[in-house]
Parts: sequence; structure tokens; C-alpha cells
Amino acid sequence: MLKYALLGFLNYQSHSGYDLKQLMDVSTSNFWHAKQSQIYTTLKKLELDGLVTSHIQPQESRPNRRVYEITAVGQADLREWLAQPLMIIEPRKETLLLKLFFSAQLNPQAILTELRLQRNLHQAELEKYQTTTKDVIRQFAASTDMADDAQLWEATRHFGELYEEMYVRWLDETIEVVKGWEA
Amino acid sequence: MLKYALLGFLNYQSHSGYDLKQLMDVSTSNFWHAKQSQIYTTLKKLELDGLVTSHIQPQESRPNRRVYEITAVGQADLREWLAQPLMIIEPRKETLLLKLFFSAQLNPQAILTELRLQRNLHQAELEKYQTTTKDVIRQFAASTDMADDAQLWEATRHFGELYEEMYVRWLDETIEVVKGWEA
DNA sequence: TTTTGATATATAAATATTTATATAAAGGAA
DNA sequence: TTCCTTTATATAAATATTTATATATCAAAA
Repeated sequence: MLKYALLGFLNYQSHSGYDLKQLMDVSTSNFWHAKQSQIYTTLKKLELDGLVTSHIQPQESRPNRRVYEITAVGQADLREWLAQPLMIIEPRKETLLLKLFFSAQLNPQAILTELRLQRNLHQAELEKYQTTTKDVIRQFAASTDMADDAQLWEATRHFGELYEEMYVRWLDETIEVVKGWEA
Repeated sequence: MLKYALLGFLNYQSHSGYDLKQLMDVSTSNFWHAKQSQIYTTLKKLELDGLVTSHIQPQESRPNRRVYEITAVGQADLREWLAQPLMIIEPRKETLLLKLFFSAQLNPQAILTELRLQRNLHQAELEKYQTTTKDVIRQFAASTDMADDAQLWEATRHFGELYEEMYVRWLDETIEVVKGWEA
């Protein structure tokens, strides 16, 4: 699936592997992330498959960049993927819930420590969506003529905000449940 | 991480690979799932590492079962994992958001079709949490003396319910945004 | 002056996960 | 009687992802 994230960005304009890593970190990392090594190896595979081409771009005071460009085949592949509606709910993996599910044998204090720690993390994440992330998208929207794109990016940001709101609320409720055990 | 899901179940009682697959499908699949092949290979690896042992249980009218039992080493490993608080927010992967992020070039009708399809799926999933899943946990809680365990299982179910509520609300809002483009 | 951080690419090795296939027997449905 | 479903385990092959390491340069900070 990283394949389509990379093709999606390259469909706007050409980028190096380094660019793509930065872009993902500030935009899609909310719902799709990748390590540097995976991005580089996936780009290589996409080139082998003819979905992108690359050329070396020399630089003076920096290491040379390998810049990737999407091909017509790559564009067709991306369009086909986008046009095919997703027919299933993608299964999630939530380590915290897995731990909690088996935590009854733990002492309640240990559970509370973990839940409160997570509450702080998710509260901070929520505020990030409401401030930094929101500003980044506002700036993009104002500086480009991509109004529709910006509205969809805002929709994905809003998902992050609602998700973290829900997460904090659930943590608060769950903390109360475990606190009840001490009485 | 599947390792700890398996150890967690085996810590309650011994099970075959087949049992564990069934158990996960009706309980943790909400936040942790695995294919049959991964469960069997992971059990094999856990046995090699001395965290579980296994023996063949002959059956008359069914194929023999290989039943796994957790060892003292396995219990210690599980306890240590549970006791170590999770210090990060685990990154999510949401294919629908990835598609949506790059979907501005698609025609709005195609986007709406996908969002409405997902809305139906998530609405059905929400109702499942509110009925079937809730009943399953209620029965477990009533039939066993594991009141604390059942409360934590209920907490993970409730997460699923809140999550799907949030998801449906977000889909409704996003559908309205895209509908606005047609005017 | 030495170290740190940012820019940049690349690959090896390990781990995790999915997809596909094979085998086998019982019981019920068509 | 033939087909389908459930019970049960196992492994090969492919794909996806993470962890770790190597290399190189410039600029700014300590």
C-alpha cells in the first residue's frame, strides 16, 4: 500500500526518496507511515515495475539527489486503485487494547499508570491536530489552487482530531472503571 | 506482538492453534487479529523458545489436536510485557484515509459511492458492538468468577463502539463536504 | 576545534504478515 | 451419492515492515 502513497505524491510532482519521507511525516503519518528504508526499497521496486523513472540531480553543497517521476503506467495504476471502492473495514491493531485485555492479573496501580500516561500522550496529540496540523493545511490551501485537495486533507486531519477526542474520553472512562477496584 | 496475544490466552488455560484462532476471532479481532498460518508458525516458534510446550491430544471422530500449555518462562515473559507501560502512541494505518487524501482528481460521485459504502459497513459494525459483542461479554462475566477481566474486556468492546460511532459521524460530515462540490 | 544536525542514498538482516496450498475425516444437506 | 461445512494441522512462498548500519558533505553550535 506504501506503493500508492508514493505514487500519490509523485502524481503531484517529482520527488526524491528523502522528500517523500519528509512529506509523509508531515501529512499522511496520521494514517500511513513508513521508515526511510522501506521508502527507498519500494521506490526501487516501482522503477523495476515501470511505474516510475528516476534520474540523478547533481547538487553543489549537498549530496546528489535521485529524483523520481511517475510514468503513464504509474498514473494508470494509481487511478485504478483510487477508483476501486474499498469494500471492507480494514482491521486495526491497537497494542494498548491488547495489553489491557490481559491486564486483570496486574495490580490496578500499574494499569492506572499506563492509562494516565496514554491519556497525556493522546491529549497532546489531540492538541497537535487542533493547532499545528490545522495551520499546515490552512497554509497549503491558501497558497495553492487545490481547493478540493485541501478539503480532503482537512477531512483526514479532522478524522485525527475526532479520533483523539474519542480516545481521551475512553481513557477517562476506563480510568474511572479501574479506580473503582481500589475501593 | 501476536506472541503476547497467544501467551495471554494460554495463561488462562491450554488451547490448540485452532482454539486460539477461534478465540481471537470472537474477542480480540477488534484490536488484534491474525491468520491461521501465522498463529501456527508463531506457536511453533514459542515452543522452540521454551515459552510454551505442546502435546498431541487424540480424538475419535475428529483430527488429533496439538494442545499448547504456557511454561513458567512464558508466564514471566507475559507478565513483564504487561507490566512495562506503553510509552508511545502506536501509529495507525487507515487505507480509506490514504485513498481519500489522494482522491481529489477522482470525480465526486466516485468518492461519494465509496464513502457511503463505508458508512454502511461502519454502521453495521457499530450495531454489532452494541448487540452481539456486548452479549458475549455479558455471558462470560456472568458465567465466570473473573469480574475484573470481564470489566477490561467490556472496556475494549466499548472502545470499538465509540470508535465506530466516531467513524460514522466523520463519514457523514465528509459526505456533506464532497456533496458541496457538486453545487 | 570538535561535535551535532540536516541533507542525502543504500543495503543487509531480521521480523511480521498474507496468500496459497495440502491433507484428512465426519456429518449433514442437496 | 455427491457436495459442502466444520474440525484440525502444517508448510511454502511472497510481501511488508522494522532495525541496524554505512557513507558523505556542509553549516552551525558548543
